Amino acid sequence: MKIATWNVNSIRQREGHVQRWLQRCEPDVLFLQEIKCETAAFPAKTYEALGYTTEAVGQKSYNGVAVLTRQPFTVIHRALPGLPEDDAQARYIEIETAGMTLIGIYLPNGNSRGEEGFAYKLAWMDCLIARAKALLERDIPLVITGDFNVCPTDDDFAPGALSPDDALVRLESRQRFRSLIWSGLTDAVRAIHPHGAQYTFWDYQAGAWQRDLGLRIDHALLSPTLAQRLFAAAPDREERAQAQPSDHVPVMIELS
DNA sequence: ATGCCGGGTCCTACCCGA
Repeated sequence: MKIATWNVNSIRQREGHVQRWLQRCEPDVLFLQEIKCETAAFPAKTYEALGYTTEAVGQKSYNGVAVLTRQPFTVIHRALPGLPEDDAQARYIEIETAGMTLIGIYLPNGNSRGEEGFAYKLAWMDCLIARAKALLERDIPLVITGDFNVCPTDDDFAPGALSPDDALVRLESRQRFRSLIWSGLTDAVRAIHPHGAQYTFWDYQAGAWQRDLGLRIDHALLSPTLAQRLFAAAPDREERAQAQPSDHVPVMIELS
């Protein structure tokens, strides 16, 4: 079973990239972030032609998430439970398939709009922690994957790539990421590759890719029984070298 | 040293990302 996540930075700009990656890597499930289009504009037919069923949670201009799967699935939530009813940001999708709950997230960056923007990030993370705990208590196999916008440790960004007060590395962001881990979830990439750089993002600016000034901010977290089935997990760096790439690369995990 | 790139949209100067 292959489950992947990819922040594509506009699906309209990356429709063909995703199509080719599906054909090359053949994931069973792919979560997308930053589709940057309304739900009706998601190019579902392109991926249906490859045998995938899709569900998009879109929004004009910003954010937007989607999921593509080869097996039938049930949509459980199109927004993170616990957020205010009037929160219209498209950042969460939760499905059930093959006896598992799978969640795709685009977690707020937290660097915009000053402390108010950072507070929104933290409130969003608090809701995610509560949702994870509720699902873990039910003992259902669970995957939470996507763009977390958190570098969990200092091994997760190139020296000099971020300032110490960046929202991706601030204590409050990391404390909440650790809460997810302490609630019983396993960081899949670090389970397979405990040390060293496993970057998933390189800025378009200042030659960040050529200089390997990357960040590890796209993650997959697994409940205990799924962690026991984990045998591979890694970012796919090849995609960053393609023409007109996203600034993020796919991260894929494989379960026996 | 955040706005160097690259998306988006009120179509074009400005907002946003990490």
